[in-house]
Amino acid sequence: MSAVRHDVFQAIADPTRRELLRLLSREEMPIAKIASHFSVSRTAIVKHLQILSDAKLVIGRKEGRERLYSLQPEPLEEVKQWLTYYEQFWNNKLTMLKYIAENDQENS
Amino acid sequence: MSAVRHDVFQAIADPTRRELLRLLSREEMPIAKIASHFSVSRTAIVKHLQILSDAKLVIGRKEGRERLYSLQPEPLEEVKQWLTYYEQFWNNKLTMLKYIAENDQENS
DNA sequence: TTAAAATAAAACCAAAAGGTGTTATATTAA
DNA sequence: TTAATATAACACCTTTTGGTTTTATTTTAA
Repeated sequence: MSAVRHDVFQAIADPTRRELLRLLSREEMPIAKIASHFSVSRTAIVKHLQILSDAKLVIGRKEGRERLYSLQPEPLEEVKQWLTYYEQFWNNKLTMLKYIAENDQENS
Repeated sequence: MSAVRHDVFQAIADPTRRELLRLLSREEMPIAKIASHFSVSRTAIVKHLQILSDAKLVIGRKEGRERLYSLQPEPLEEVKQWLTYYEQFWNNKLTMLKYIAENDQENS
């Protein structure tokens, strides 16, 4: 399940994984505590954590017999950047840009 | 493949589908022309278009014997909104907000 | 030093994803 | 009115995904 180099878009595609990110954004947590928030098995949660970890969205550190996971939000910037291209299409920003461009031409 | 109500996060998870969105953002196109930009089969492209259509990210209209697809970017706003929650965690914006909040308290 | 706690590792499974090729069906240009 | 074009509809296949249960292994508290 995890020799595939998971990317951030795929990582956030699953609703359970998005919930995991939310949960871990609030505090660092051991696996048992994390799993207690979900209805699926602990093993399933571990697999989701591995996928998120592959995508560098969470990081786990071992402390005693526990493994504590926490959020690493940086890779989400890739998604944000990807979105910026499309922002011009909603809210008529494209129209605005065209307007500006046209006015520039008229003034030169 | 498409009685599953695809959501936008899942729709944008696949790189081919992200390429499709880019392509259709530039101009409305019939399936044949769309497929000519990709190495996978035309049938595969049609399936991707159906998934994107399920997520309301593209819309197809029939004109004669062609079906023309174009981008509908609005559902991407859901992704953008989802991201706003996490923006506070990179660039230390959380720290900034805390700072502001603390200062407000001191001044009251 | 041993039982309990916490995780890790393994084996397995059904369904979905992503792909293929083939066969209709509708539309248009000769 | 028929051949070519464009898509739609099927049937099929392999790999990945998301899940399960069972069996180690490691760590700690008694």
